[in-house]
Amino acid sequence: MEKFKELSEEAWQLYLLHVSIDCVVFGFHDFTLKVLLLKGLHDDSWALPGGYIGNEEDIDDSAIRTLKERTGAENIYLEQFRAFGSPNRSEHYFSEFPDTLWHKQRFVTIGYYALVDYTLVLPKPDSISSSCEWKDIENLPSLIMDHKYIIDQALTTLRMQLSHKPIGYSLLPDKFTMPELQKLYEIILGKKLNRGNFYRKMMGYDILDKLDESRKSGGAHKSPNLYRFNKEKYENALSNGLKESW
Amino acid sequence: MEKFKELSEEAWQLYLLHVSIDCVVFGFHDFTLKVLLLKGLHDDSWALPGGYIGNEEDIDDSAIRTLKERTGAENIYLEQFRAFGSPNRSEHYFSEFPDTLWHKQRFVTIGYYALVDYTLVLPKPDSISSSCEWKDIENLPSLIMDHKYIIDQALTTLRMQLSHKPIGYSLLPDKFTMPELQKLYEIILGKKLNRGNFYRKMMGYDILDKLDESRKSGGAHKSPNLYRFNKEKYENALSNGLKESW
DNA sequence: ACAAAAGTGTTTGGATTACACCCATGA
DNA sequence: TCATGGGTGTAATCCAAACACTTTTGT
Repeated sequence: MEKFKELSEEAWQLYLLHVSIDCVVFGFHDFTLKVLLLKGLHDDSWALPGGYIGNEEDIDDSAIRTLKERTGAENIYLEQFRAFGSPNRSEHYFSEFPDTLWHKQRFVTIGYYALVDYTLVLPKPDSISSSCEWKDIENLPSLIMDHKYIIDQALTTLRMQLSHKPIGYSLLPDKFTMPELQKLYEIILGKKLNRGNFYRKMMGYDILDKLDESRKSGGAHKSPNLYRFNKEKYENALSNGLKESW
Repeated sequence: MEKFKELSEEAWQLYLLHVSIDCVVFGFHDFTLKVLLLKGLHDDSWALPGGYIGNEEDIDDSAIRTLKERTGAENIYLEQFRAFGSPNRSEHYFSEFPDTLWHKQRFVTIGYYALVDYTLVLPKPDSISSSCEWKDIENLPSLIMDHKYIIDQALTTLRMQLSHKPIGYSLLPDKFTMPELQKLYEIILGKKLNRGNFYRKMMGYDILDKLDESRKSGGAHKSPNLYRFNKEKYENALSNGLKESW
């Protein structure tokens, strides 16, 4: 409570009133899609990492800034996807706070989704949160305000843009295996894909470099080959879209 | 100038500071795609119809409100597509006005695009504009601030969503001809389409009702048949997407 | 030997592309 | 009769889906 009031003072000076940003940070690990969430200091609800916009700051830069603070990572793939502006988005949420509290004002929030390499991120809570963790998209905890809705919208956008944006490139580590790539596509699209066809299709796009290494996994199996996106080819291919007709 | 100051007074009371909306209103007429623009009282630059958000108003409702004021039409197809938040979007534009002027504050604007039946719209200027007119998308006049950029972004979004949103349905009058429909698609996609294939594809979707009328055009040609979208079928078809693979 | 990974083959069906042809019709 | 619109035919091609078979390889 005191923490909020303390931050409120300077927020009124530093930031644009009525505009906030929220980031849906996607990561891929252990064959599941994850979202970075913050847990409040006082309650058990979770929230999206977000922030406010400096008086002279570009909104994209504001998103980049929070991303960097929360993940430690730079050059994160970031895409604005939607503004959320219901007048009662935060209703009840700050009811026990004074009306002069910054956070209690009405905010139109601009939603960004970010795609990060899970292995390069070190989650860090912000000053009003007790922890910052990856949460499985299939098993989200209870979220504040309309944050669940914002995540759903981000996921829908992600699905629609899978063939038009460098999504695989941004979510996977530098080196990855074909089964990992396929699982990522299956999770985003929400359905199983045929292995052989997926392999052929991906190779047909000519956007992957096959490496001379393989990953020693623990199991009693053949160790899978490692691949890497060929950045130039990938981006060139995406500029035309990986498919589509008309 | 006085007009601005007069409006400014009440704006500070009625609206959310720092958030505005701008609408890119598309219409289709004479085989060309058009955008509804407003001309300022004092200069020769044109602007998108837009407005501010009431203290207790939903952002979508704010867009609906301006649309209705500018076009007289209701139930307009509306889609939010992007927020624009560069800190210097309006730089220089209000430089000769006092700093307390509402319009001179920094605004993050939320872009909407609207699709209207050209024949049902009666353009009406707002209180700070001298006129409100349809302008050909291929031949836009000089625009204020970043409004040209906003239109370009709206058009890009429109193109991407052609197969997923009821775009033809919203842009054409109730009754239309096959060549009109094809031209609309060609303009949005920016390329020629094969006539026979287009005809078959459209009819194959089973979303058009063929009418027993034809349009008497002036020329020495066969008068084209009229068609109408079958609303139920169209929306049902779009919910699955008119194509796509994966 | 077993299980996962890699790579390829094949068949089927559908959709797209690109033409081309014929008919209708209004001035 | 000419230009446009309406409607269909067709062959080439490409792609996706589904399935199956083989080989490789780490334990």
